[in-house]
Amino acid sequence: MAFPLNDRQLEAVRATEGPVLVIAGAGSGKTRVLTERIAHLVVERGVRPHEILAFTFTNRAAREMKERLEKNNPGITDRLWVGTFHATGVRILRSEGERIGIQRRFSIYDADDSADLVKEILSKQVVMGGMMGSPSAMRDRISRWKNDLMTPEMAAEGASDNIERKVAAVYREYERGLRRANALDFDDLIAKVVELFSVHPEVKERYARRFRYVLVDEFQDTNPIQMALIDALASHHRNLFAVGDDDQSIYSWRGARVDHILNFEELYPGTKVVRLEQNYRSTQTILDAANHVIAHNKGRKGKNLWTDLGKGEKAGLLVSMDEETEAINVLDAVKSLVADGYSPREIAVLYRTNAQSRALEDVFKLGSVPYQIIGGVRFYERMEVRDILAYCKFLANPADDVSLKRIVNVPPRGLGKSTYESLSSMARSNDTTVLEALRTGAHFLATAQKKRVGAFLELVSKLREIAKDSPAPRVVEAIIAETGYKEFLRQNYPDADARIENVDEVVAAAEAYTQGRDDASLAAFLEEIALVADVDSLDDIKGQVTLMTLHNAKGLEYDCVIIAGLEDGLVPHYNSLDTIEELEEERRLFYVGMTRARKRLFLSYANMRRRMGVIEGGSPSRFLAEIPDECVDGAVDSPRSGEGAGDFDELRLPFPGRRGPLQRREPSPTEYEDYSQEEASYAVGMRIFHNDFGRGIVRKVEGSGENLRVTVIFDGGGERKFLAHYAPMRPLV
DNA sequence: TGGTAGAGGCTTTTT
DNA sequence: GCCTCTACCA
Repeated sequence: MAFPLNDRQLEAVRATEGPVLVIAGAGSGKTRVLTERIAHLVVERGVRPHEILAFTFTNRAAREMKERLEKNNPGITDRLWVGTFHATGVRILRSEGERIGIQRRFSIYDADDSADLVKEILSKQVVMGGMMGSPSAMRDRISRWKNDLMTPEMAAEGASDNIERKVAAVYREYERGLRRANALDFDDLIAKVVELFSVHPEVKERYARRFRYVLVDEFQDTNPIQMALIDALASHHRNLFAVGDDDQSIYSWRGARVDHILNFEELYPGTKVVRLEQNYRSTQTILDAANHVIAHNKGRKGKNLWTDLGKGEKAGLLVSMDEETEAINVLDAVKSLVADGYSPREIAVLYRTNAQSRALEDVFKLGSVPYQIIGGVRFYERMEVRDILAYCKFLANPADDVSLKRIVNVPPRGLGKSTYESLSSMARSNDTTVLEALRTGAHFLATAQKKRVGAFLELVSKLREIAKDSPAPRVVEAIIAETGYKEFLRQNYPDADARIENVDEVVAAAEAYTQGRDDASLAAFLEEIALVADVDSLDDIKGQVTLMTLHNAKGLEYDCVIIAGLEDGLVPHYNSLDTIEELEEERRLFYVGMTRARKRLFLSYANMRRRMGVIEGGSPSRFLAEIPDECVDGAVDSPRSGEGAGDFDELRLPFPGRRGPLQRREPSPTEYEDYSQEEASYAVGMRIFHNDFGRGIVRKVEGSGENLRVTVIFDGGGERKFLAHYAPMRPLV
């Protein structure tokens, strides 16, 4: 990729002074422009790296940008600030936060921690007066307020009804809870910097003077609070360089405003606008398909991508009966691509919702193609991992009541709900932390409880002693050992093996983090993992097919892309059918998915799909009809008309006859055999892996064919008998 | 207090 | 379909 920059790209790189807005179409080389510009600033203009600040959307993007810079200019990134808004916020708050009352060792609450805090608040409310939604829905509402720079007071004032007013009241309590626990949630990592800058203008001025050049990637997905931060940091020199694509704005649900792009020139008078429309990624056919789809959106600046990479092949169409068949067809398509010579690492399978990954994985794990799934139940969201990390957070910050609540009786040590409740309400009325209540208030309790509280406090002080001067991995090990956590897992979970592996993985993560760092402390490790996203750990070194959501695919590219589940209700999603704005965002999401592909694109839908346990009929995504016929190899079934009472039944029945002529075939007999052979061959003594129960050893084999019964003794304890044909089980090699 | 079983809610997307 | 919460019993 050592092509010279084109004229437009050069223009963007060299326009160093004043505000610049780059409208960068998909695949138009925007990352290259960003890195070349930074290099240009340092090498040609003599700017010192620490005077440059660049915001990226993911840590992965930050890492890649640094790597590309280092390649041509070793050492350049040492003092450069490149990171996500959140990481940059933390960096500033660690050194300046105390000015606005944030202690240095604050905890960072992730979405689950925040929801736990909301839950805790709700449980203390006497009467909540009915339907206000789940704790996490409320947390989302609060988050949107925060991202719109709304305080609890403003939220209460602007509330449109009683329910909103009550949620606003919860918001107020939530903020108090965070402060009491010396914790910040994700949004605070940015919001508190904005607050700091407004309370202490001199601090803002210091940073604004320091950063002579501010660069922002994925500008279309910034929200008001991020915009406030950008604006503050660029306020002195006004050398703001924003790169984005209004057609790829897919985060409005997180408060992002495309207006930031559309109104940029008003916000920053004198802006130079550069448009990058030459695409260096995809074939003309893929671009034509994508261009036609996105052209249906009204609210856009409008652009037309072109390429000189040639026409390429038509997009493949996979039509399947249901989601299981779809998964088989997707795996089939992957296999044929591999047979054509594409590396698995150059193939991605994209879908709208994480829930769709299950059906795909069920098939992929029996297939012979290596794969990785990004997202879904994330590693750091697993129960056992969260337990261990809650111990860590609590040790690093004893005021952290949410974490304390999580661990106080895990593993069970006789400090159940009623004991905890009485201690926490004591803490509440005395306005102290729960730990303080444990220390001072235990004399109210019965003797047995007093003893148990004492034992817990002893455990805590022992662990804190260790945490004081040991590196993070040693602390994690001590937590696991001293609490007897693995034993607890073994006794309570049939899949203890997998869970123990996860727990060990936390130690490994701490170990990996510690390598080559000065600060190996628990607090530093916690900060690191609080900010990692799933895409950040995306592994493209091993040759694996990647499965992930369309959102996660933003900013990535692959030779081959398969988009699964292209049905109305999924793309566009049911919940986004109400307004034009929502519908257009769904279209952009589809557009983002299509434009990830360099050479081959497959579009897939199923006629039926299980949703929350119920089988539902679906029709092909309305967006498919927006793709010109000559771009697709095959014909999309026309969406079902709603007329006629009989339609209803048809939706629910697998009518083999109504599959169109270009329907993807069922797997051929040989392929299927190949597929089932793996599950058919079990022998006594063989090691197996079961989805729910983990590893085990085969003790007995009876019957044959579909009636093949396999008895397994699991490593995690327990013996079970399965019908091999149906059980989610496979032999381990 | 803790274990179990059944009910109910949930899934859009994430730093 | 799966996970979490709640109610009830040991």
